[in-house]
Formats: sequence, C-alpha cells, structure tokens
Amino acid sequence: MIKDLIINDLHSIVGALKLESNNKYTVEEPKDKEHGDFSTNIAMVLAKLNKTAPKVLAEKIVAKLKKNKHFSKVSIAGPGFINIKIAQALYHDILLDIFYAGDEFGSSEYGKGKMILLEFVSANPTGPLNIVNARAASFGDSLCRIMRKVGFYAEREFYINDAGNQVDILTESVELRLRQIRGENIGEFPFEAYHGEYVMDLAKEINSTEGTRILMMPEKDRMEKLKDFSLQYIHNLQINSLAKFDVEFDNWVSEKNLRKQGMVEEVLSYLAEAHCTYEKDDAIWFKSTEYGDDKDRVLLKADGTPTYIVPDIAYHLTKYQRGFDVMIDVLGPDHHGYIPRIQAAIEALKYDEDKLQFIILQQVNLFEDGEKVKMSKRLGKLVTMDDLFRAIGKDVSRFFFLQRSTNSHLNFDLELATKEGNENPVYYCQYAHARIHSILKNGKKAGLKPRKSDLKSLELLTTKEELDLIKKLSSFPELLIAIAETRETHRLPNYVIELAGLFHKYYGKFKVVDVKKEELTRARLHLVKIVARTLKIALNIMGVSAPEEMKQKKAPGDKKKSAPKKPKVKEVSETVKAKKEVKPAPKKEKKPSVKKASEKKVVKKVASPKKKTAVEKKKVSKTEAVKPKTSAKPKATTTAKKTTTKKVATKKSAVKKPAKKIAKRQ
RNA sequence: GUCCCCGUAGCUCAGCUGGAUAGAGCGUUUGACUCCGGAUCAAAAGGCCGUGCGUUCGAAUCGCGCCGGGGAUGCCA
Repeated sequence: MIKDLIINDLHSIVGALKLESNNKYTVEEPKDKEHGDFSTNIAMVLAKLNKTAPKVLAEKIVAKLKKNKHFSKVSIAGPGFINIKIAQALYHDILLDIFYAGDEFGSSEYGKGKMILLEFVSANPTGPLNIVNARAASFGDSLCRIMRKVGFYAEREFYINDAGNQVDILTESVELRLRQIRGENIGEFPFEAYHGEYVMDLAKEINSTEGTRILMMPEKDRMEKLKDFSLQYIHNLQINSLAKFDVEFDNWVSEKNLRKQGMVEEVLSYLAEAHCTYEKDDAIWFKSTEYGDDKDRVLLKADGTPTYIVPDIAYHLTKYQRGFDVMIDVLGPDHHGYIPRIQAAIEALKYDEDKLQFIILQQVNLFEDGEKVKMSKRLGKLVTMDDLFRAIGKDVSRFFFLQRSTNSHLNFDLELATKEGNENPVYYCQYAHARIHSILKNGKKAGLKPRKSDLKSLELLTTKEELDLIKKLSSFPELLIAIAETRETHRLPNYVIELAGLFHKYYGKFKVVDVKKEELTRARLHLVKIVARTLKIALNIMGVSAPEEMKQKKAPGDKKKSAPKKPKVKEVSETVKAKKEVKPAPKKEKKPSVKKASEKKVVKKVASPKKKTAVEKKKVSKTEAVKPKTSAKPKATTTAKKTTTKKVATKKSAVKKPAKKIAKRQ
C-alpha cells in the first residue's frame, strides 16, 4: 500500500520532469532501517537514460518528493539512493484502511477475473496419496486460494489417469489378492504387481461385498467390475486424504471418459491434418522435433493402442476449449520430458502456447534413520499423506510444505518432523494469534474493548515497534499479488513468521492493556486485533488453522528450566549427537535451496518452446516416480528387495492367465 | 551424451526478481515475568554465499565455464 503510493508519486514526478523512463526502478525497504522506511534506486536507474549524473537527478526528484506531505524526510544517500521516511499520519491512515477492510484485507481486483486453471496432484489412481502428493496438494491449493484472493477466477483440477496399463495392473493385483483371500494358491505375488497393503484391503472389501459373484463372472466382465470397484475405492481414499488436508478440487477429469468421448481419435486426426505425423515400425509417430522436442514421440503403438501422450494432449485441448486464460500444470520432476511434448502438440495444433504454463515441484526425499528411502507405490513402500496427517497433522504439514520454494528439493524425515513438531514455526505463528486473543480477553475484563469510536486514538501509536507492525501489515496485499504473479507461495509463510515475530517483540516490550492509559490501550488493542486478523487470513490461505488458544504448553513439568534443565539438555544433545553419528555422511545430504526461477523459467520456456530446454511434466504425483525397471535392478539396497527380484522369476510361471499385463511387463 | 533442479551459519531454509554492514529457526552459550500465556523475549558465538571469469555505478542474485549432489531421458503414465 505504502509502496504503491510512493511508486505512483515517482511516476508522476517522472512525468512532470519529462524524464525518459524504462520503469525499471524499484521501491524497497532498506535492510538498514537507518536509511529510512523506504528507498528507491530511481535516480541510478534513470541516470544513463537521461544522461544525467545520478546525484543530480536524485536532487531534482527529491525536491518534488519533498512536497508530498506523507513523507517526513527525503534524502539522498550513497551513489544516488533516495531514502524516504514516512510521516506518522500516513501510518495511521493506512491502519484505518486496514481496519475497514476487515476480513477482506489483502483482497484485490488485481486478477481482473482472469480465468486460471490449476492442475495439481493428479496422482495415478493406483494407490493412496503420498508425501509428494501432499506437497503438491498444499502448494496447489494455497496458490489457488491466493489467486482467488487477488481477483483471479481460479479452479483446481485433478486429472485421473484411470485408463492405461497401470490400471490393468492394479486390477490384476486386486484379483490376485481376492483369490488369495478366498484360499486359492496364487504362488508368489508378482513383482510387478502392486504390493501395498491397501490392495489387500481393497480385495477384502470386495470380498465382503460381492466377492463370490465377481469371481464367477466371465473374465471380461469380472475384470471390468474389479477395475471399476478398485478405481472408485482408491479415488475415495484419495479424496479422504485430501480432505484431511483441507484440499478440495473443483474438477475431477477422467482419462477414461475422455477416451470414451472419442478424444483420442480426434486428437490423432487433428495431428494428421496438421501434417505432423508419420508411420514407422508399424507405429504412428508425432513429429514433435519440429516443435522443439528432442525426439519424435509415438502416438499409436504398433499394437494399435495409443500412448499416454494422446489422451494427455486431448486433455489439454479440453482445457483450452473451456476458455481459460492461463492454465498451470504443477508437475513432479520425474516427468521430465513431458513438457516439450505437450508444448509441441499445442503448437502444432495452433493453440496459444503462452497460456499453458508449467511449474515443477521438486522432489521430496524421504529419510529414515538418516538414510534416504526410495519410495515405491508398487512395493507399497511409501509414506502416505495419511501417515503424515497422523504424525504431524495438517497444520504443520501444510506450513512445512509451503515454506519451501518449489525448486527446492525437500528432505523429509518423518521421525524428525514429528519430534520437531513442538519446536515449529507454525506454533510460533499460531501462538501469536492465540496470544492476541488472550490479550483481547484481558482487555475486555478490564472493560476495555476496541471500539469504532476510538479509532482516532490510533494516532497514539508512535513507537518504532508499532510503526513496524503497521508497515508490515501494509505490505500484505502487495505480497499476495507478488505471489500470485510469481507463484512463490513460500513467501507467505515467511511473511507470517515475520509478522508474528514483530508482534512477539512488541509484546515483550510493551504492555498492551494498561488500565491507567485507557486511550492508548484502546489504540493498541485495535492494532493488535488487526494483526491477529491478518495472521488468521494468511494462515487460512495456507490451510493452517488460527486457534484462539493453544491447547497445551510443552511437557507438564518444565515450568522452570534452570534446575532440571542442565541434565536434560545434556541428555538430549547426547542423543542428538549419537543420532547424527549414526547417520552416514550427513553433510552429503543435498541441501535444497531456493531459486525463484520458477516463474522466469516458465516464461522462458513459453517464450521459446523450440529450445531443447526440456522441463518437466505434469502429473505431479505419479507416485511411481521410482520406476520398477530401474529399481528392480541392482540398486536394491536391502536384501529383501533382491529376494523379491528373484521371486519374480519364479512367479512369472506361477501366475497363469489372470496376470497378463503383469507378465507382459516383465 | 542431452536436458532439468540444487550448492548461503554445524543442521533445515529465507534473502522481496541487481542495491547499502548477507538473515531466520533449530542446535550451542548467557540472561529475562510476584505484572496481558515462557510454545515468548533480550543477547553472544557461528559465513571466501561451491569455484573461476564476465556483464555494471553495484552481483548471493544475471551470463558462460568448471567442481559437487540429485533427477529425467520408454511403443509406462
């Protein structure tokens, strides 16, 4: 809010002085508060353009700026920075605006109702959602909420790959389990089948309802029935997991339906009409290399069935047909080659490629006892979203995921996360919120409630801490816009931490409720109440609750640290150290890091789709990041895995007809 | 081979799209309620921002090359 005001002022000054401008100057809060509340580099940025020395230019601009009553001090520093100190009156005006904005604080018309489609998670319907999906869900959902908040019309969409190989394998896995339950000897469970417990649960479920009947059906009907049942079952599992995280989707799009509607044939004919297909080795290929992909892609396999790419193209065409201005795919890093393929098709079919954007969510590495764990849905080896929910709950999970930039590889140690649950920034933020409510209660007890009639008293808020709080509050709307624009959702939790921190500091230094200073107390109560409301708005966007009281402090017995503390601390640190030592090469763990590149890259990619710059693809989740192929081989760290591998060979023969697909995949 | 992501405090991460003396949390050390909730606050210690060039008034940030870690490169999805 304040920033906008300054920028507007600068714009008009540039006009008044008839300066050449590229609008590349910025207004920022200097790290060093001594430099003022805000500073701008305008003089340095425009100096060359206007063939004037920065300082000379700065003086001219400063002369104008000084006329603005909102600025109490304007000065030039260093090579030509202009530093601005904000007049207190402006803070009070702003606080008043925020007060009147109420629960809508932060909302804006920035998006102008532009239609955005966000596709995320889109996990295969072959198993429960896992940690990676949880990250995607947290990110996508919050991004959507932010976009809506700043005036976009945004929809969340989940694409279900309920057709194709993986579904058949699931069906066959379920059938095998069903037979097993009914006492048949199925031999070794095939390696390529899904080993997760949920398959057994699923089979049990079927068994308890209509197991007998199903097994009596002719094969085709039986498999069809099992497939439908399984898909529905897993779909429900996934919906439930998402619901626990407060993530809901507006649309669920089924690949199977797209196929039913003949979209596959349609896409094939479109591409043929565009003269970008050819036949080779009995297959139909797409000349995607002509549109920036690094190799051509098969559309129709030699056996006459389409590859996944065709329905995927079809799916994206439906997005276009639904009239969105921007479509965002949130993808996992494992679908690397996907983006150029889809982009190639979009380009070939003459759709506007700029509208289709991709965000890559980097992987989540799972650690157990300091060792990296390979997740595999097929082997049932994964930490599910439900596990996560049980271990640390929704609030901590969502906050945790959101806090990292999308480019950041994320190391996740469930045990550690559980332990650190108590020392978590989430609680820091929630505590600030709860504390304020506690203060308000106290005020009420003392007969002091913030009333509309004492808004005038806001002028009494003059301490540095109070003004800092107001300044921080005032940057909230522009932050949301920046996030919507850059998709850097991790900036929101950081903002909340900062705001909560400013409050805690303030709390430590001043007493809000002071019966002797009634008017000042009311003003402070107003301020603090607005802070709480803003915290709540921000937390809710993140899908994190904002409780009015925190349930429980730490352990019951540590009111006083001093005496018991020392021994305790030692113990703790010893355990920690011990643990660390056990961990092999902790230093080598890659550190996730941050780049804000996502947006840039998206832009780049979009701008030059023909570049080889492959990026990644959709289907955020695809738990099957771990390819059976690779993992089946040597990497298997555990002997268990090796055994499994061996078993496979044996099994193959044991499995008779039901497991066609499974056998085939070997 | 080609492509993507990452390298910032002991650990996990920020760093507001190129600004002034690089920041938090955890961990370590030391203090602070007879008073609005100590899940807090105040303070100390801890850095060649992987590395070398380049771009410019100015680089953790942009470009190129190395080094190191992870991932992707199916007629799987």
